[in-house]
Amino acid sequence: MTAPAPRRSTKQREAVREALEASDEFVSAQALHQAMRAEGSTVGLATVYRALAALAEDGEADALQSAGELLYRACTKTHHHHLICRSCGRTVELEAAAVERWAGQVAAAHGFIEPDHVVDIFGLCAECAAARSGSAR
Amino acid sequence: MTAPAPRRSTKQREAVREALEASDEFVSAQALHQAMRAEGSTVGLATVYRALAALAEDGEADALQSAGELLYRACTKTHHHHLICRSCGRTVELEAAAVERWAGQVAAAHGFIEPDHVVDIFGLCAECAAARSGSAR
DNA sequence: GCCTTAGTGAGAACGATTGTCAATCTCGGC
DNA sequence: GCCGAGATTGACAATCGTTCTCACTAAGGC
Repeated sequence: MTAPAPRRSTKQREAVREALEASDEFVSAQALHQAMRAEGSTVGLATVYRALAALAEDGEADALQSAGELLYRACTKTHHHHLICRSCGRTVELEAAAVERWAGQVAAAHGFIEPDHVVDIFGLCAECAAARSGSAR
Repeated sequence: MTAPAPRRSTKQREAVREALEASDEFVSAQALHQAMRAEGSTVGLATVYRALAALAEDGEADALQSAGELLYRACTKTHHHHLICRSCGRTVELEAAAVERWAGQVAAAHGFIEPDHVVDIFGLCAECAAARSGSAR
């Protein structure tokens, strides 16, 4: 496990990382690919998928599934959760030691080991809420 | 909103509900369809998808995405979370008022409204843990 | 500079899900 | 109980995101 996974640094992978970091929201592989193409890059879609998977594996990006799509975002490497606007995608990183503890305790109480957890909060950010009540209903 | 959604009760929908309740783990639509076929039912795959979507919408089933698949499970209608064995799929329903509160507070603190959240814990249940350390490497 | 081999790009392949449409069945009225 | 309108069904095609394949390119060690 944790194989030595030789990983060469290539222009494409760098480009993907940059493109990802340029966005502060979760983006799909497809969207990222389109954006990169639009900027003149010639990367292939498959490469974007591979690069994103590699980044996620290395802990340099967080992945989440939404509406059947895989979304990625460049995140801090420390463990955290997300508060995501379901309208504009704006994302806030959250620390939640209390929730970590709770998850560990609950898992242990039921005899589960190696607990892992998914904790994400979706909502409507202040701006989107205002925009909606403006053009209401 | 919450349209009166006329919903007729049909044999197929009942059958899907029963098949779903017969399993206490999360199952994919495909697996459920296969199981029903194996039991002699003639339901179509599309019908299973539609029935599951309807059940989920009515709050009679919980849906979660895992490994790119949509999984369903018959659950209590009250809001709850899950503790899921990543090996055998055994599922425990959890109540977590504290987490609900936390989610609401965090969302509000960042100006988000209509908070919704995804909180699931994955782990290895006692039996699977034992089985693994038994056949351990 | 040369060689080995991981990485790349284009497109095909794949698998889960959704749409289409004629046939069927439910439900409310008679 | 019978009828008709319209929701639901089942088989299949279509769609869409993701992964695979394979010939080619280029990174990194010598």
